[in-house]
Amino acid sequence: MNIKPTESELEILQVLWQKGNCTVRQVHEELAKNKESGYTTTLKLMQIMHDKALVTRDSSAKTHIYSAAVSEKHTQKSAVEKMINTLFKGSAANLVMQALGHHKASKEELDEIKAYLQKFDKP
Amino acid sequence: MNIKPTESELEILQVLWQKGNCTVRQVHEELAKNKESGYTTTLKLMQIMHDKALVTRDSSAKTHIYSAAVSEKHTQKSAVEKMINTLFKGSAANLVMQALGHHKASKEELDEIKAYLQKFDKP
DNA sequence: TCATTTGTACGAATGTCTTCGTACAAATAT
DNA sequence: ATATTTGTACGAAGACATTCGTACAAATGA
Repeated sequence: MNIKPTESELEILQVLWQKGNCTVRQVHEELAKNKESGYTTTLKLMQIMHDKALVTRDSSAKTHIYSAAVSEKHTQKSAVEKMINTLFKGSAANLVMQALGHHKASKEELDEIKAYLQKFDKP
Repeated sequence: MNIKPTESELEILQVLWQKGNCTVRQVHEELAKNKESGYTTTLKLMQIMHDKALVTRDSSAKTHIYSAAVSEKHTQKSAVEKMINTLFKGSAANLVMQALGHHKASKEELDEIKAYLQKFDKP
């Protein structure tokens, strides 16, 4: 029950998460901003995602309306978990420090994180 | 110049990072603890990794000695960077909070992170 | 010496991802 | 009404990734 989206599927999910319900055309236009590819490619991918139950669709009208069937949070969680296990020896702290150390987090981001950490202090 | 290791390649790199120089046999034995697969499968993978320059090898003796050609840090960095961009809208803070919030980081881990954050305070 | 073990190389089968062409139905425009 | 546009479905090609069988060389052992 936990299908990992591929690279391309992730790009499509991004769009669906951001915009909500979409036609294939809308998703395709959005993707086209960043990369070249044919309309039928996007269509095919979304059909496959439907087979895999990564998206749902309303096919009552001629033009189908798609939406994400997996939540962004859930997908992030799975991906992070997997990465912690496969690349950071199971330590979330390792991942966090790698993320902070090399990604040049901004002052605001750091403050945000500190505030977040406070919550763990007083249980 | 930035080849992304596949899933299986990552498993092999793990072993090489942990143990340093290894024969195919050693790597295979290690992998065999966690999953079934033939010796020649591991061999083939490591040969492919050599073609891709993910590992180097000393083939002066009959039994070749392999070592990782990409560092663990560097590989982690690439993976984290990619994940931040594809799943967290470019925000390291988002990733960090996801990692802390759901992975049940221990008290020690949290302290470690706080200490780490201190370093950013006084530039 | 000759059989067995241990190693590398390589080809091929299989599966998955990505891409696109083509077919055809429905809606729209002329 | 008929030609064009807009949509879905589907097949198939090309690129990798993964797996293993087989061939053959070198070392080891009986």
